[in-house]
Amino acid sequence: MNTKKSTYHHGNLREVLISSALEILKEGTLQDLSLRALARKVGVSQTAPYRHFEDKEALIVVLIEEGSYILQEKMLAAIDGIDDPVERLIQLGVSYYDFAEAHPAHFRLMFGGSLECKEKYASLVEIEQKGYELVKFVVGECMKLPGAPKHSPEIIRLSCWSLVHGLANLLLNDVHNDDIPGDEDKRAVVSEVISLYTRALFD
Amino acid sequence: MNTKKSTYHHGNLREVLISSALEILKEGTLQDLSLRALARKVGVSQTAPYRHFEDKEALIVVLIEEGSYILQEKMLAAIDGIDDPVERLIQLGVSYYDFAEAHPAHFRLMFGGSLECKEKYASLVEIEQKGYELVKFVVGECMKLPGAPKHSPEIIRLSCWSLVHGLANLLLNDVHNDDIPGDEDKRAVVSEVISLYTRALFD
DNA sequence: ATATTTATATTGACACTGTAAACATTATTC
DNA sequence: GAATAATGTTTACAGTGTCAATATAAATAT
Repeated sequence: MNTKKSTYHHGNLREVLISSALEILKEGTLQDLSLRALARKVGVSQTAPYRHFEDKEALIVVLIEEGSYILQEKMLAAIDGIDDPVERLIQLGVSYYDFAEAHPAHFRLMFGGSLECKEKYASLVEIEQKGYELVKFVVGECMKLPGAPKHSPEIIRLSCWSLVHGLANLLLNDVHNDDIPGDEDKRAVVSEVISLYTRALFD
Repeated sequence: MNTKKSTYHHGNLREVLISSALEILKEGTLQDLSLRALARKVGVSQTAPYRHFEDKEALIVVLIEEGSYILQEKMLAAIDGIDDPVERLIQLGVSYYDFAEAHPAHFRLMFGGSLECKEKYASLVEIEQKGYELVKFVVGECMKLPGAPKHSPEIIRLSCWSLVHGLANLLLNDVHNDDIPGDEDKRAVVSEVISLYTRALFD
């Protein structure tokens, strides 16, 4: 009776579940992610995931936290060493798109309304607010410039965010028309659009 | 044996299914829409919907078509009678947001990646392309102005679309932070942001 | 008007899902 | 080493999408 494999305890299940879930989400929607299929894929019984996540939503919350963290890292890295405020804002925007392109599954979870009510999760509210502090700082520095627009910082921040957020959504969800560039041109287009708008604002 | 209610045939099932599905989607995500619950709500057996829709996705496709049509009507109505090209572009953008606010369930279906691959459905591709013709015309007229930016029309169109699309997404999905206005202020903020950016571009 | 065809609805079934409860095994701690 | 906690499995239930077979009513042909 001891012929059972020596790994009754998986040892690493939580992490493997997270990364496997992500693999599934990379190639499909939330609808395609089932805890049971996930368990099967990982080679574990169908209720084993419940020792690590209270329910399916809890797993998604963790993925969103992970994504928020990665986004912040990317934004921080992108503006590191840039002194010109406007150029810094542009690169901040481009890094937002870069994140969405490099981590589409995370991005969709974070902003695709996967959660019914994100506000229920204090951890998410907190981490997203923290990320937005960066936007506040970078835009704030631009607002000190002589050519800055005569609008409230709130409005300007929302404008900048909307632009890059809209770009990311249009280029990553399956919206296709003549104006949506092919994959290899997307980043250049994003860069051009963000530069165009940002400089139009601050010059 | 003839005590059965006289409406074995519902008579109007297709339309009722569509509108009831919409009601469900208004207050939840796609995950909350089940054909069986829908059938129950309408008072019909669980497989009756299959006489009208090949499968669940087919129902969603119809809702997307419906949404695309409403959006186009709204955009057309919004620019009717406006002669100034820039003002016309601004109102076109605002109407896009107005649509998203008035029909959030439609909007999420249309742009929330509910479909895995929209391209499979020729009707969707066609209707969306037709709507975009309007954008082409309105932006095109602006590009004839002396102050127009020295970028390709494709880039300018994508810029405008991204801005309003991003605004709609941020204000309608549950993203909340200090800069997201309350419901009663949203439309004014949208209008201000779109005016700001559009005028920055063309003056 | 009756018979036949077609459209529409139902019942029953299957494989899948989320998840709760009871139980088993291993790791950790005293 | 024994008690406890952590992690895993089995079993079970209600809900889901959707297929096949069947029933009913409406439309059409005769």
